[in-house]
Amino acid sequence: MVSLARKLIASRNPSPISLESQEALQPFIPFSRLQETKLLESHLVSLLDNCSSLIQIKQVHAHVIRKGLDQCCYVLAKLLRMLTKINVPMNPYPRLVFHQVEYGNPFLWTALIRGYSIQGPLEEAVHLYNAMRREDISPVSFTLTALFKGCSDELELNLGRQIHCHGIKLGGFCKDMFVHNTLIDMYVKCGCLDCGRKVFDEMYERDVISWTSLIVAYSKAGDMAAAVELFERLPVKDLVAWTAMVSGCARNGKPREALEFFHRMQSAGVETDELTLVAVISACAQLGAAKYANWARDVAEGYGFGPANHVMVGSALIDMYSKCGNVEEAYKVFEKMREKNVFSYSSMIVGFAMHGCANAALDLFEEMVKTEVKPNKVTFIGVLMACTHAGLVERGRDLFDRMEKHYVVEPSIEHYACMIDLLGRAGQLEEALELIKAMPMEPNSGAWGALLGACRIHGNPEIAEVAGHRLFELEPDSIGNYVLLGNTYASAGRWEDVLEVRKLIKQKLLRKDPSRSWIEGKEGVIHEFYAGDMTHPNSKEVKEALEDLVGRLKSCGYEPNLSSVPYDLSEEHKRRILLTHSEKLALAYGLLITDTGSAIRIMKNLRICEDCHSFMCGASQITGREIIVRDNKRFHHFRNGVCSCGNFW
DNA sequence: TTAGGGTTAG
Repeated sequence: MVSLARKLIASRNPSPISLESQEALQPFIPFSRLQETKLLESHLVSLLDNCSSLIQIKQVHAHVIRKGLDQCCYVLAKLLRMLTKINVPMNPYPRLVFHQVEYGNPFLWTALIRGYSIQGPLEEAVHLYNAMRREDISPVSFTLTALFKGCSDELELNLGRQIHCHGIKLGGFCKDMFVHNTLIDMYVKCGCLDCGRKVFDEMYERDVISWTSLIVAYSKAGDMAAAVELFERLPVKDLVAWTAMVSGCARNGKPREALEFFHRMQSAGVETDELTLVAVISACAQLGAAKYANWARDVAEGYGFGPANHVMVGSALIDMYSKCGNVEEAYKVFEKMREKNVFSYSSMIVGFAMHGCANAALDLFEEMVKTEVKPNKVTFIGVLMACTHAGLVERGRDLFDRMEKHYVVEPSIEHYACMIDLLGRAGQLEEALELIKAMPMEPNSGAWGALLGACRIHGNPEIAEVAGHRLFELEPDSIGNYVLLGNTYASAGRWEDVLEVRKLIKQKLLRKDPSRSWIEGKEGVIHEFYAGDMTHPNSKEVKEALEDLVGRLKSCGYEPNLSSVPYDLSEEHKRRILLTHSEKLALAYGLLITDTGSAIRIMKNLRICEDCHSFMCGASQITGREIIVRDNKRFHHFRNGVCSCGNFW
């Protein structure tokens, strides 16, 4: 038997049967039987609700047929929704269920439309929607939300807009909040924030979901001012809205503001959940200070969200401890976690890589691939970074080759940048240049920047010129590239070219980010030092401590590395400049204020120079102290005269 | 029966 529904879909011409005639065809059911049927329907729906596999659903379906309810849209729509939920393809089984019904109601149609919207193809969902309208079956709000969701997943802005224009009036949804909230989300996800805002502004009535959708959209677009403005106007702020602000600030590099929102949230008596804590921990990770790290962990545990049972909090803690310089604590958290996902493994691998523990990172990767957890693109960035920091070129090459073949992770532009970094830092500059040329995508500033950085390390002004000029086109206002090229010329003694680069910087009115280092003092107070800066209240003691240290180092054979000063100056002048590098000042201060047994933790905004690097090595030996320096890329652990980076940085 | 907040890299 060819069902009516199938004929309707196939036909371009509307069927002559109207809704009234469908009603007329319903058999008469006595009242008590009706009650009995309703009870049975509810029972079947709750049975379906508890299904988690196709076999179970088919068993219930067989039961539905036995009970003579094979035409009951209420039950069958639920059945279709459950099939969608467990991701059963709409063709053939769910589709067959739909076609076997003679007179589908809007909920049954919508369940199928929703299935296609989620699974694709979206065209099929739209085709069904049109067929439904041709049959004069009015869409319900759920029909439109399903279609908008499909459009936002597929980024089909125009289609979404068409459905918006026709559908809203057609179904009388002008005041429907569900429909409008989904619509805001659709416009925002399709990249049209202004359209989302327009929908919001014109809404008949708004709830906290409408506001939060837009707040999140602004924060994801990097416009925190607009997000804050909306948030402050939001009349009743709930847990999700507050969390959106905490995570929005953290995402946009405003960790202090994130913590302020969290404190306000607590004062307002709003509950806290795992997602809020993840945002708080991520803010503390950016602050990089032990004081905040320990505070964040105490807060999480105080709310009952310890890492053992909460995989998201655990993963965020791993990342935080790594970024705060404490990779041992990060690993302790990792070990405590009962459930580990790709975030936990990747954060730990990246953490090891940042700290120069290449073998630990690679061993953990091997352990990970033996589990059910599949590595993703970030995992591979972590292992490639580990190889880079340890100079493991062949291992990196092998992983890069295998990532697509064995692990089905397509190498992205970032992975190519990692490989260029790996080859470049290991001194294989020609190979790195060849790889840039062979990339299947247009090389971006990350790729060229990695090459330029490597040229600076290995003193290759010829390749640096190629990379530098490409970077000047891609990022004309980024001062770092000019400085790197200038320094490469300087290390080769090409002072005229250095002047040319400086002229360019002047013409463009670019300002160099001053080199600065900071150290966490007692009770979490941050002390900051700039290169050549003697304004710290204890600068006299700092200077004395530094001179004392230099004297002791010199007697052990330390000689300043004058090529670390990219200026054409006298040797004596270069020596003096080197002695006031901010990390050396921070180290001297650290020796004064920290306990003898503890590690000295220094943070720095730029890459550590060769001279400071060997200075730290020597200082760690003669003072017997562990010195941990976080530069703009990674961590250096100096112990007994050796750095964890093995001089690859 | 549909809608809002999330962690890893750069």
